[in-house]
Amino acid sequence: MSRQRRPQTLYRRIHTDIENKIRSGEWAAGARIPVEHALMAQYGCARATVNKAVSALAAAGLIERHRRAGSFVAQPRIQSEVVEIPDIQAQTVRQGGQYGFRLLSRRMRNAAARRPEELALARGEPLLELRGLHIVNERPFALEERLISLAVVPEAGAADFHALPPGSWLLQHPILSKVWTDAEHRINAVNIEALAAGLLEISQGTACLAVERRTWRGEEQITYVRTIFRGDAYGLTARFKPDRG
Amino acid sequence: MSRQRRPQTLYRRIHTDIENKIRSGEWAAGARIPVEHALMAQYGCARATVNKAVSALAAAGLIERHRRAGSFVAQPRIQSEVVEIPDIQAQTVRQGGQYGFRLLSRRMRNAAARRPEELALARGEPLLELRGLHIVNERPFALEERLISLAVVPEAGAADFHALPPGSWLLQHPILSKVWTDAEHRINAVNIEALAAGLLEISQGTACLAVERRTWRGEEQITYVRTIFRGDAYGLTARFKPDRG
DNA sequence: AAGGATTTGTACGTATGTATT
DNA sequence: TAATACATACGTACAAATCCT
Repeated sequence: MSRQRRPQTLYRRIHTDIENKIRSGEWAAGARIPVEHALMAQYGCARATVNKAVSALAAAGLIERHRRAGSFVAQPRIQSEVVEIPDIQAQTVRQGGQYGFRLLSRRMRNAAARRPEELALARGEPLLELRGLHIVNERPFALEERLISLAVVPEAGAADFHALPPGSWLLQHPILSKVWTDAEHRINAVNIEALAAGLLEISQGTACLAVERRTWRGEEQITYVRTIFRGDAYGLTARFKPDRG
Repeated sequence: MSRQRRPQTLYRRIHTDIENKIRSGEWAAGARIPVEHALMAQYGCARATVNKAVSALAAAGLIERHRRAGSFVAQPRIQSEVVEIPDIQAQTVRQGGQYGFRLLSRRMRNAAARRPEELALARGEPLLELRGLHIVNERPFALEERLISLAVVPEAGAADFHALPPGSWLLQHPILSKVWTDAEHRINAVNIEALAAGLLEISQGTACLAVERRTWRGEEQITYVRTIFRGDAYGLTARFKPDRG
């Protein structure tokens, strides 16, 4: 054999060789990738090995494969990005900061018909409404409003949210951390109103990030959360590599 | 054989069976997944088939695999989300809207040492600075400031950005759409200042989403873009399913 | 500390099915 | 219809990592 050293596994080498050709632009979008038999010959390996490498690229969205037609470099799509929206408590503690949560209010009531986000959550059924303040290094950091459907998560009615913020409680709950099947985030900029400004100790009208999160289990909505981050102290960041599909 | 109809392929059936057990909570985080030989026996198939299904789950981050130790359900991580940050022009046209771009200014200059985002882009080397307005349905929609390193992308010096917004130009350029290897987004809320407010036709101080984007090719930074979206007209949305890893 | 057992990782070669041209 | 190229699956083999004795 001619190979003295194998820097990685064979299928991974094929994978990265092709990926590099695509990312460098040598193989442009729409270009045809050599057929599996050609790659077999080129690398002197079995077809299963080639197939594993190329199928992985297809699963990652870098190429498209069609029977009989062949494999082609996919069109790039810049739109899809990964944004980290961290758990505030975990993030703070990891960075050596002090974290606190102050429960501002907690009440049970029925969903109001005139507010669409509540109606979707529970058509007239009981809701748990929570409001609280995330505190980082003894300064207010974010304001959270949460609605939990008691029809779906009756256990929440008995939980003590003074010690643990509801987000962490939901995450740590052995069953509940897995009940959701779909989620949606909406990110907006808002001028903060007087009341919330007072709680966050910033001046009225300051631009803040509002992150809304909804979760579902199947067709049933479980929670609605709206978190308003102090605009001067928080931004979302994402680092990523080009994706295709 | 007992199977009359095969709803999908075998490895996909194994894949979804396991995924359902995890997502339903029947197999909690940390739980051990049956070893491959057990799954072989259970499904009456070869190890390669089991391996393909379980390896795909590992690649997707739902489970972790370790030689000799076994395969385990991964801890859920809520932090990682997918946010669509669409190309404004493509998005607008797809929805049947009218799109326009107005170039406000364009000049070449050297990077200023006192502005860190410029210095990282080109240490004293020439930059192309562009400012422009995205217009949707004849109303201003977003304000864009862009810096392009002419050392990395000399072709940009000759391009006509009156017809095509620079973002689309970069995307459509056959070579340039593939040169970047890394990118970063930063999303903040800002109170818009007077000058920009006038261009966007909103009142000064309105909360707007500011999306900063940096792209690199290896160690070299290629572009820095800051887009300020009219706060009342734009929000980011993401829909996703639980992820693990 | 050494060695055997277990479990996943990679790869081979073969076979057959399926979608598309 | 026939040929092509990918899709799935089988059974085998050996390697690598790790756990247990």
